[in-house]
Amino acid sequence: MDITISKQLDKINRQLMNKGYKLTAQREATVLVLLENEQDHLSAEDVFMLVRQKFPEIGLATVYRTLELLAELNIVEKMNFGDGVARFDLRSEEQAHMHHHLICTVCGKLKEIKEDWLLELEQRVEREYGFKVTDHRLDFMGVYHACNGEECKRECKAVS
Amino acid sequence: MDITISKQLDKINRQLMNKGYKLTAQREATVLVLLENEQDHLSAEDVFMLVRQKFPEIGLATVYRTLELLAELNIVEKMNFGDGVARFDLRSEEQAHMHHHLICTVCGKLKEIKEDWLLELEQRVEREYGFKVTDHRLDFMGVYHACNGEECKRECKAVS
DNA sequence: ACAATAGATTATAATTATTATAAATAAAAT
DNA sequence: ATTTTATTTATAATAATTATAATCTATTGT
Repeated sequence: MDITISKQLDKINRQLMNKGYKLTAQREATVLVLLENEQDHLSAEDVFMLVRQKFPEIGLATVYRTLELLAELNIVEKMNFGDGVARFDLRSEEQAHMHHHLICTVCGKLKEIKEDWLLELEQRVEREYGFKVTDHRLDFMGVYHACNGEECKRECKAVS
Repeated sequence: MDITISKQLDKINRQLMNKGYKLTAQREATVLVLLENEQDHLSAEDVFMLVRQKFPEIGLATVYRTLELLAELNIVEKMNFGDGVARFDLRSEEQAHMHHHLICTVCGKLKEIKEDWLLELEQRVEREYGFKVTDHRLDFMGVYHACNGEECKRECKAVS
């Protein structure tokens, strides 16, 4: 197994232990799928299908419960792009909530911007509204200049 | 009926007509509910309940279809705060997509910021990523300094 | 080692939000 | 007045998610 993946797995294991949960075989398989697909934003169903390849007897509800658990512990981020399914993505090292999305309304492509552009605005929110920001979400809908709508897999149903 | 509401209704009527749709009694009742609750972010079910008070024989599917239609015509904005239900909000005059949300994770309160803070960032996205932004979404999760978790209606299930 | 307990999982059923279908209505066009 | 078209209603279907009960696993105390 990839050394960096095994390291990350270890860390997640410790995070679970700390909160009194164990890394069961099913949970490990699920986390592995997430680690191996860090770039994607998988739905619960997606995760289930992938996990089954390495753990065929796993149940769908277990995957749901595991994802929910990981979301609670802030290990994964649960997102919703308006197409009716929740999507899950590992919150990578330290940069807890520092990424934004570009969603192409023509081809449906989804890109992550792995920076935090909102620090200033968060200070402004705190100053002007007395609201302490702990997390945020920033998505841009639009079109790539170079979008060739050809490679459009699925109709992009996402709404703001 | 409130004069400004009737004006807005008129405008929406024209928008529908322009696209070849008619403002049926059911649609009018639905739009009225949205106008009268501009500050809220109602779910389809919420809208249905309110519409029934003035139009008891309306069907749920009609409300769904009407909301979908209004969303397509960009008259309402369809949103998703991660609690499993879509929410709808009138896009007020001209300021098409110029509002952001503060979501209190303690009391669940949801406030709108009716300004557009993202023009600069949108230019940056276009410059750096070749992506022409047509719409966006910006939500902040956090806590009000003055939050008295008491008036918390429903557990805030919203996730980023 | 062995029984008791608690935690986790499976299989399945239930729930919830939403969408599709077919029949009925209403409005508009000929 | 009759045909066409759009819309709505009532109902069924679907899809995502959550709850339930039974089973299994691991751990703890004896």
